[in-house]
Amino acid sequence: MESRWIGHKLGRLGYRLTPQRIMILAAIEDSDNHISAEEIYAQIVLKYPNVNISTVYRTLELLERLGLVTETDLGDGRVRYHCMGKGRHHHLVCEKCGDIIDMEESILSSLWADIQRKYSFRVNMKHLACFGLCSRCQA
Amino acid sequence: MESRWIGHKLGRLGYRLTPQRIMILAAIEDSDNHISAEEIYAQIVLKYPNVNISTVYRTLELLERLGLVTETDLGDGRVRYHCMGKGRHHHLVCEKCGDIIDMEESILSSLWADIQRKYSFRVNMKHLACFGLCSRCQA
DNA sequence: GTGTGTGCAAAGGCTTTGCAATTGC
DNA sequence: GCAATTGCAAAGCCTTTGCACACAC
Repeated sequence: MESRWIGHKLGRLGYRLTPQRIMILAAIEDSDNHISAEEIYAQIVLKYPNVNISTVYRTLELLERLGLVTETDLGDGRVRYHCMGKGRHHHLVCEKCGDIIDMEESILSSLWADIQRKYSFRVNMKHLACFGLCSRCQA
Repeated sequence: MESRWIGHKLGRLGYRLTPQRIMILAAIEDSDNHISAEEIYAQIVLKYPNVNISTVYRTLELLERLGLVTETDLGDGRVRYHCMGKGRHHHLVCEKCGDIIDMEESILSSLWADIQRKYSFRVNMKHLACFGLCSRCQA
């Protein structure tokens, strides 16, 4: 399991594997790859009513700093997270129905190359969300 | 002047041209094309200490709804605005030195076409910010 | 004159922080 | 045992809202 993997990584780096952290990791992995701090919290409180949301935020900050998880802005006013283990992928967000479609990293590579060529800028996007209309909503 | 133009547009649509709105429009246009609500506010208070930041937010919401201004997230925790009048353009944001480089719309068109082809999704991005390293910081 | 737009003050969401108590290693 | 983590409570930041007054048309 992924959580085992991240858990080991945390341990190897000298961070403690507390129950809270384990549950937070599990929540991120079980999610659809884009989960907010409050959603993680809501999920954990059910089983462990003592957790505090500040612990969730602190853990997310740690995981982000370690590169195990990345931040995402899907257009609502909150940050969302997904774990790096599953490989990079990006999102198409339908502005009408709210549907979220996964998009492969590969489709972006020629854009990154164009930008490097034209602006000498090396893009390093951990996550990209493109807004627009999904096929159904283009009617 | 652009402000004249947006002003007329507001008037034609039946919205009032108050001094506050005029100053807010001017601030957006005089800016480097990415300005936050608080920056607009700070700029206006100097000349007109009575404005309230809620007016700034309300005006920005109106302008956005009318499509005269677009919202942007440049990665800090606040929304930024720029006027549509000057044509769409996008940004490259250097994660190291914070430099912001303008990027033309045209460079993106082949990506939008690829996405349409592969996912039947019609991208409609008013603004895109790509994070990475500028030429100087790639050392 | 009339109803749109404003200032003010207060609340609202999400996130961060200080501190004492806890707990993994 | 000791430092890394946590819970709690409070604050902080950006943004929104309710309401009575003001002013653009």
